Amino acid sequence: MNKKDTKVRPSVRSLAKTTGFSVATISRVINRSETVAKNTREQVQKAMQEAGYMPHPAARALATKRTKTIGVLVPIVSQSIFARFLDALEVELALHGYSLNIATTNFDNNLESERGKELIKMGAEALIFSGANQNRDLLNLLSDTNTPAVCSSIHYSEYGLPTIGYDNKEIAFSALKYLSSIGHKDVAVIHGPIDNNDRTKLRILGVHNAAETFNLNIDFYPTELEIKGGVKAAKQISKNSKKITAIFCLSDILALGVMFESIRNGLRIPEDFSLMGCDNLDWSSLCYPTLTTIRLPTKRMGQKIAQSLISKLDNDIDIKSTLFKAKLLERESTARL
Amino acid sequence: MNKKDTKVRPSVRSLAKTTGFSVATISRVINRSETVAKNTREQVQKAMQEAGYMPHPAARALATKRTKTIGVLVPIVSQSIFARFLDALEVELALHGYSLNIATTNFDNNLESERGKELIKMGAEALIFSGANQNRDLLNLLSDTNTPAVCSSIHYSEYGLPTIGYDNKEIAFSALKYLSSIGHKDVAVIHGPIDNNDRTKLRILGVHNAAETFNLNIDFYPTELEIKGGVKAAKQISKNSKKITAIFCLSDILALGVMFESIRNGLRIPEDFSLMGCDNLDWSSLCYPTLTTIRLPTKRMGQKIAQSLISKLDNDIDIKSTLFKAKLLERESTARL
DNA sequence: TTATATTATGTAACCGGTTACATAATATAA
DNA sequence: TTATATTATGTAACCGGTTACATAATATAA
Repeated sequence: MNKKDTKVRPSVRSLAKTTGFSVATISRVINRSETVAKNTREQVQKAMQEAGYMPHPAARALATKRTKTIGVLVPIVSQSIFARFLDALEVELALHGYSLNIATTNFDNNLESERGKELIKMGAEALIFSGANQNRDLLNLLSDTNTPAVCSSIHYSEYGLPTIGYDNKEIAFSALKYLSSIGHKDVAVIHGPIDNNDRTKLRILGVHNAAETFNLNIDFYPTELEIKGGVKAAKQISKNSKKITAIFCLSDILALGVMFESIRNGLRIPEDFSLMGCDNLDWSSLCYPTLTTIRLPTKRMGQKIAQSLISKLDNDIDIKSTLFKAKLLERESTARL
Repeated sequence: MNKKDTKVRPSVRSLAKTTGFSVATISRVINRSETVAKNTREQVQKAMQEAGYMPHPAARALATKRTKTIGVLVPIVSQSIFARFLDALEVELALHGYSLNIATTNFDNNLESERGKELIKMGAEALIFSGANQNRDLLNLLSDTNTPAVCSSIHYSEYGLPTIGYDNKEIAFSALKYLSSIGHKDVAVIHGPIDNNDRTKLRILGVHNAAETFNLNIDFYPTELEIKGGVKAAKQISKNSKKITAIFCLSDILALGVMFESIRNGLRIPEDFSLMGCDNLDWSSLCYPTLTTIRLPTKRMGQKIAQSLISKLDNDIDIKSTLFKAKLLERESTARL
């Protein structure tokens, strides 16, 4: 239907005919087999060059049972934290001759199942998830089809799939520990939706733990995981009469909303309240005031995930769950009370 | 190497054996052919269900010469404007059963060629570019392999490939026309690298045109296309003694940098200078002051590109270049002089 | 010089789908 | 009732690679 075959696409057989060698020899040249005479190799390469030969990917995939494609499922591409992750993945996979198939799930578990299934149907040899709460049927599909998978941005020692990421509970805990250490007791915590988002759930758990340990008063402000959500939450906080000395946003983008809203209202950070985020997005060291936040090694995580999956696929080396350490970056937006 | 075949993967032949029908009938059921008896269809579907059958993508691709995969080349994923575009593409393609293969080019033409070639090698049936200045060899490859392609974010009536995007020259022109109309004569223009970026080049051309038409004094500040670049440029501008009443950033992210730097230095926008961006990123209606900018219909463009390519691949309908209108959004960051 | 090892190459089956063409069974028309 | 059209299904070739196994040619050892 689509490709008008004015020229017939060159194949191993047509090359065999023009060079006088067999298809096996052509294939050996393609795959850089050692056992081809130099002279033969050169003739074949010349013929391939002239014909503009390109191995047919589907034929090769069918014969070798390899597609060299890895699927990744993210809630949405256009949110810095995921985009940054995708960039890291793509670069690392490309380095090893793998290509990246992306599907978005819009933070919806059922959609994750559906799109994950499609990725496998399209030939993905392995899958990368955001978080670790896959539907049962998706997990079954993975084991039925023997498809390796990794959960990113999260870390469990026990989970059906390997997890390569951070300790989200600890991250939130450490943030509040820090705020407590500089004298804050009354903290507003702004966070995105909890549904289908185990990372947020864990961070909130960390908040609860810290509240207990350090004797803090926490008010939770759930909102959309967007800058707009941060703005809205900031409005609500200022409407509430309850006194608060610090705001901790479970994601930097929420903090950006808080910043914008505060500047608009003439509030000063950290004079009027301390503000802290999590993620260390690229603007967070550039805004005014620079944002105290927690750096997540997204790039290294992406590289590690790509490498693990490639080792698994190419050399059947089992994937080890890995915990990456996050780092608190103290900047201008927080101050001792 | 990778998949342990403890269970053999079910195939049309194994299903043929278990159901007693022929492979042709199995295939007809898979492809929802009309000419299968209801009873037969049900038996086969039941068998497929039980076996957990999934058509082998490579085998199917080899037989039909369709991979249902489209490749897209963007400079970088983690920059809002590209990420937004990818989201739109992905959603639209998924709707039609296509999947999206992403490769990044880091604003490098040669890398674009290389990665584009790889995408085709991996089976992409069509390619989507950012901008319209592909290397000769890539264009040759496209025509040799009869691969449809579209250039995005740009519009030319004459170009080897169809272009679906905006009139970047007009966009910049209209921005300065607006600034001129509210009394500004001395304008700093901040922009990212010109190399390999025809969209930026065109915008700068629009700036020149406007300067001439409206008799403006323009100072150009080239910088990195990042928030940091905006910060740096803002520093340079303030260091320069030359008076300026407005700053026009060719991309919103540069304007964000300018904003941060201005707030830091106690400058007020638009009292001290007017600030204008281009892109209408999601924070630009939320920041303080809200940013006057130009809205690019990235989402609609992405949808249109996806649809055009699908029509081409599925029904051989030629792709028409399309011009999308941008819209100037007047907000708080600009004021009459 | 003859037997054996090594190197280079070829033959043909296979991967798992799709589909043109053939054919049997049934429905409809004459 | 017989001829023809329609419906349902099957056979086998094909898509374009890879690779186990066979074999011919040459190098090395005895």
